[in-house]
Amino acid sequence: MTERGAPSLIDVAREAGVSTATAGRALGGYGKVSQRSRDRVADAAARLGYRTNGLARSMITGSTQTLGVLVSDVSNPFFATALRGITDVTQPAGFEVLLSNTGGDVDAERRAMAVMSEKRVDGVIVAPALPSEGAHLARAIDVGVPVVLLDRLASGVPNADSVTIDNEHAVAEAVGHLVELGHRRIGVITEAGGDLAHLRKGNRKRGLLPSAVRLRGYFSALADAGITADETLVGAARYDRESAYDAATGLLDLAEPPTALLCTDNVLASGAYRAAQDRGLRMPRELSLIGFDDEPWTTLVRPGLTVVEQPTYDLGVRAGKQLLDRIDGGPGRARHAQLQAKLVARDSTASPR
Amino acid sequence: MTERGAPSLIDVAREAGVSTATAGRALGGYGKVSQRSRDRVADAAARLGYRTNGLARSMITGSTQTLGVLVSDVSNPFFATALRGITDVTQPAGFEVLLSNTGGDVDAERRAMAVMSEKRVDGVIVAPALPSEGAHLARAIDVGVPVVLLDRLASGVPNADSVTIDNEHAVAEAVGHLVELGHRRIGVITEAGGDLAHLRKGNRKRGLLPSAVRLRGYFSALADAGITADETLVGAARYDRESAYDAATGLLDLAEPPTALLCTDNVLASGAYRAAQDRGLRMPRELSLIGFDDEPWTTLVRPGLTVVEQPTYDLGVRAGKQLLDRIDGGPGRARHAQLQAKLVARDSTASPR
DNA sequence: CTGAAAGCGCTTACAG
DNA sequence: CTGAAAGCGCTTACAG
Repeated sequence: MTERGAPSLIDVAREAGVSTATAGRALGGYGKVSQRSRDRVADAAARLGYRTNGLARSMITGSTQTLGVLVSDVSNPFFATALRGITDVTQPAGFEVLLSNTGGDVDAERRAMAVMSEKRVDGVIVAPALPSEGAHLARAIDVGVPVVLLDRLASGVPNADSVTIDNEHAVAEAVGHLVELGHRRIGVITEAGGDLAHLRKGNRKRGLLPSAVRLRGYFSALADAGITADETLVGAARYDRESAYDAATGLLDLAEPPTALLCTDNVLASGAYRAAQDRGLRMPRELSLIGFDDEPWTTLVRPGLTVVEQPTYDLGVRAGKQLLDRIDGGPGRARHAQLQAKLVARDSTASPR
Repeated sequence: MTERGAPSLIDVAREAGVSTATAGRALGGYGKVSQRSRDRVADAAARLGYRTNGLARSMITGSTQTLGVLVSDVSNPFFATALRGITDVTQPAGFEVLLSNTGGDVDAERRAMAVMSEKRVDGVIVAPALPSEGAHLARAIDVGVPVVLLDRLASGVPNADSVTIDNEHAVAEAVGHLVELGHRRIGVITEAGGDLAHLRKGNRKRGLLPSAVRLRGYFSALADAGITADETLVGAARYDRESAYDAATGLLDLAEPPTALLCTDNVLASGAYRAAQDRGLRMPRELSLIGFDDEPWTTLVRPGLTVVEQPTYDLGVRAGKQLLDRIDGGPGRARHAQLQAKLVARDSTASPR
């Protein structure tokens, strides 16, 4: 804004010699207008350099043609790619995206939701920072703002649609691949180390971060293969490369080190990969390694990294579509879509020697 | 929206037993209100679940507290990182970001600008798709929407601020590094091959894409080193890995191949790196390679890639700050900031054997 | 097809 | 400090 006296519809109407109602109809493409009026109004608008005030329009129509997207970090390739999927499907439908970076902080997420709500977005796609905290999301739905959960579920939000990856299955495939190759001592590098105790008892799928779901999947996949899980082989790391490096090193230092390592995320994978290299371990002969997500570097390193490829872009596309559907379909039974990840075997995995 | 009868300020005022003016002042934090009124209004608002209608507020105040950001591709790590820089500095200042993906298409960019303008954003940060087309940006500035150019300039937009990288200097450093090591036949992989003829004559810095500026920088750096440029060593590629792979292969197939290769972008660098690997060339002994941008993979591959590191995150931060300054400073002489890139020498460069 | 009038939900002088 | 009234710039019944 800040523009000093931008021409309004009243100005255009006066210039065209019609009523504001007619001018509005001609410019907005609604209602009936004669060709003659339409032309005169169009001319007048062009002459004056008229731009519709979307604020005023939205206030009346009840639609802003804007969607909120809340993620923890846009610069993370995962979210950046999903975001691209979202905009690719919503922009052609006439929606713009209002982006908010929560930094993984629930309070920031709460504030962002409030802002989105005040700005009257038509719907929101959110990757909840903390699956256990869903009250603010439920509230949004209550006041009529459709919510689609992306990548992870949240508890206490029964009416939110969701689009997630079948992480349990994804990890099962990865572990299955290693078992088939003959591995029995399979380690895991995870950022859900803190949920370990929690996982042992509960079986709540709702309200778990992907990392925790993957860790649980790791245990059940081992069980399915008849392998007794050894918690010594769980390398807990924070979400950064250095920490993963240390966790991997720790496992490799074991008296009986694992012959294979599963990383539940690509940031962790890069740390583990580096740790293996620095130790002079030859992959896959001396160590098999599996990562998550098919990023460029995984094909550039030697050996190329075997990965579980998530359909990240598609995740965004599906979430966008689901939100659009919900926006014009109105409230109703929540829909939950689960996309399948795919194992891409490359040269970092082989039979143990 | 869509919410059926959300409570308005009138409802809150009635519930609190005050006028809408007082209710508005209490909730909006402007004007004078007695503590007593403030409390009653706050209670009433909480009871009713009142949410301010930002649309109505913005219409009056003339500010939406929203910034537009237009880039060609959010999923590109470069833009994703810059975007994070933008939100990190503008969100704390109370601004939200309206994101638009132009796909590098000027028409899409024009449409996006129009939408941003109708939505009355307080300002716009844009990485112009085509530096030669700036009319729509100039128009936005004319109607009072501050514009900050990101990463590249555009012609015909004299009043836009800009934050860019000093690409000329960045390339000069890279070439200088190679020359110092003793290289004389230095090839370049570029996506600005089409601008070659254009570059030979003109010297317009304005309105050139970074890739073209870098290519020009390559030529002038060679000249500075007293090396006669050999256009045979210019490998033109499209903006994808495969094309860069082919371009690099073409140069390496030359009767007199280059001993060093400069890639003006990291996507191109990954293609060239792969090409060198596939040819069995040992880096840096048989070929020196330099990339752009310091992405994770550059330290994961062996040898680690020597790169020109752009301050991408900072680019976003600076652009965000500049826009905020402009928004509360009002129009004035355009400011142009140029950030310096830095050469990070790793193991992919050495003296030619 | 057209227009006069009401109204969306706020904030802002203005007067008290 | 408080309130009645005007007004931001549109769209929407309603009547013609």
